[in-house]
Amino acid sequence: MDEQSFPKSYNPSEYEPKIAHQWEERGFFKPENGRNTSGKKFSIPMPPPNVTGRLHIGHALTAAIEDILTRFHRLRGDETVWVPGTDHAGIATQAVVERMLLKQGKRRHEMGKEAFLKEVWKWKEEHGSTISNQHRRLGASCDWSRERFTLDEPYQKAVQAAFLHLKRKKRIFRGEYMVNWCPKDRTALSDDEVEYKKTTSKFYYLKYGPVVIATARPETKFLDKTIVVHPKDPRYKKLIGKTFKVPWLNGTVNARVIADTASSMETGTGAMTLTPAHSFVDFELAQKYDLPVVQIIDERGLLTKHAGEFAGQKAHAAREAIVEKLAKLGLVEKIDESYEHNLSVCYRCGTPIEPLVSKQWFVDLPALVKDTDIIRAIEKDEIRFIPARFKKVALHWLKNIRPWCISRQLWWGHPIPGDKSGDVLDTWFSSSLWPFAIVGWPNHSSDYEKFYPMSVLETGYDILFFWVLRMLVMGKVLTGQFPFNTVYLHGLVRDREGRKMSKSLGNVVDPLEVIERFGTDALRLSLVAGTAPGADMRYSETKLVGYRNFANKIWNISRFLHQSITAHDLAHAPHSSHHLPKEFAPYIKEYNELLAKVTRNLEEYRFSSAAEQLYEFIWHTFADKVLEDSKPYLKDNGHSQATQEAVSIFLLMSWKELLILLHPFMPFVTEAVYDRLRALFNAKPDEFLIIETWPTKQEVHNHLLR
RNA sequence: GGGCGGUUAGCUCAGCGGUAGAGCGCUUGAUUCACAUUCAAGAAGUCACUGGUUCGAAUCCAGUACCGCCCACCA
Repeated sequence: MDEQSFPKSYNPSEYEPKIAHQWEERGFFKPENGRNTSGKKFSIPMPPPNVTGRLHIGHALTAAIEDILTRFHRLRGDETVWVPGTDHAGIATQAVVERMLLKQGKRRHEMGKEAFLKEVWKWKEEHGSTISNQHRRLGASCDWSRERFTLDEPYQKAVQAAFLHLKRKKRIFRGEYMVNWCPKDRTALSDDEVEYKKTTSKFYYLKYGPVVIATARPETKFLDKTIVVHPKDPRYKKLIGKTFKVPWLNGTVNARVIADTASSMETGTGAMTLTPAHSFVDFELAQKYDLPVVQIIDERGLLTKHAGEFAGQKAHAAREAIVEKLAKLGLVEKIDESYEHNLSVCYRCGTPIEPLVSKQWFVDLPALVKDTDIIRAIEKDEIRFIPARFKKVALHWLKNIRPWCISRQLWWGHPIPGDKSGDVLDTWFSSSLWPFAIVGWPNHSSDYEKFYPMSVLETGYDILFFWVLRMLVMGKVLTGQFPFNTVYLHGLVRDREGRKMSKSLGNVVDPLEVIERFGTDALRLSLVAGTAPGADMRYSETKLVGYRNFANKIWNISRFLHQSITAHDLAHAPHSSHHLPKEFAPYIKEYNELLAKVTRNLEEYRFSSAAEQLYEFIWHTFADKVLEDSKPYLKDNGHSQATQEAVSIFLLMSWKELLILLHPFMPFVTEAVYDRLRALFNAKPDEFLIIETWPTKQEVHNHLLR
């Protein structure tokens, strides 16, 4: 046998890069070059990864699903485009570059903004192509000629236009409010960028004049002078409205007792003092009662002059010293050592959040939610979520939304139009414009006219709030249309023990290493098969081995056909069809059922079912039964040439169709064997599987059935 | 505190109203003839628990128990 031209086993890395290159070079990913026979369009935006990052296994899952959709629609003759790109990722990128520079002994603030940004751009130019090339390796058939970056020039214009439009409509405003502040990144954050970490800490019960108050943060309490109790609390009723001289941290303060239902009778001692500048609830009450808001902790997390002898110290670090002073003053009643609460931390760096009052820009999301009527649209399923349970999650977020703080005290990002502070916009503000900005908005370009709104938005459920819902709102308000009406949310890929992958745990899997060992197709199938939409999955090498073997099976089925069948012309099929032995008839029926099932499952986003059905049929029906049954006819043992020919043609036609069906899932091995069987398939040099035609009902086999 | 998901064969998971499924593992056997990254045959589960609806329930409803996630909350 010709071992050299058709080796016994499939070695993915020998073919994959070459095939990926050919596809792209020939322009198969561009909608302009498609068959475009169906009269339909299919467009999908790629969730832009951080420009300076590396792909992780989650990106591989995203790419796999989106590529399956893209290839499926392309094969069906839809005018198909998958638009790729990268995100400048403000905080993350700035932090990476800052760390890199620090190793060289350079500090951002010493360098100055201009020099620093130059370094970031340099870094971006050096690393920006990594992501794209990794996507190519994953077989992503996105249109690279349309690749976008959230800080490229047209995108900047889109961001400016969006900002100005919303500002004109009074849906963006500026004001001094309590915001979440990360003292390490030294920037404001939105509510969604705060995470909660279950923590056990000390809970201090402090004597404050006529009451005892409980707090976890005594270091914020220097200027407290308002006691709040519940109006119906019998313990404190008689105190309401009275004033007291209270011995406190920096001498005696005049404290007043007010009543408000915001104070709960059950929590702590039922009495609390207000710290207007460093607590969301207290700030609101301070506004309600027109109380002064004085900053105790500054933007660097240091105590201000109001802390007296503690001024200049790190607030958190000074806590024990402050408590010691309180104790000396005889003001500490008791300390509960096992107080469990949720500490709010920065989602990027894990630093405890410091709530403080700051002048920032906000998007009036509550108003936009009303303007766009998005709640009704989701309730009526005009926007559909897969899986459906995310509908409820989305509605809950939209119904409880607060204004979105969009200004960031960073250097790397979109400048805020007309703002002289030098602040930039939240990365998520720019990415909320993604599905229309990447097709040319605010211009009504041909891509915008043709591909907007997009067909579907696919991403991980972890950025439903950050990205998906904000895109929906922004799209509707800026373009008049929701940017997509189907949202497919996939789950997280965890490690083999079910833990979340993270750098600190050291359990991050590099998809490129997996590809080296098992091949891209095996990786893709292992992420898609045996999973449920929106459900987390575990990284499994067992699965990878299994699907690597499957790719080898595909290879060897092709190898068998290559060896067993000589030149037959598919065009002659109809003439020999009635010679096909009857025993193959059930397989044709089964195949037709498979075709219907796979097509429907892909239409309905059931990738796992489609993949498993193909796996099952190709391996255990086509290879194990059909090929085995065909062997006697292919050998020279008394069957007529017409019969042999009919069997051969049946096998070839079946195989070609199965390759097309499998192609969205395993693009490389299918294209590789298609190439190997070019002569048998009577395919011209410029014909590739990627642009073949998705089989329709029984087209190939009906004339073989009599 | 509110919401959601999971609990199915030794392991990892599909299925979600009609006689329990897959992959891996395990047992037995085969093999110069496409593939040992193979083939054939097989063992293996009161589908977490309790009640209910139904002719019929892993599948629907109510509840319980564990595991996990999201949201709210640093009084």
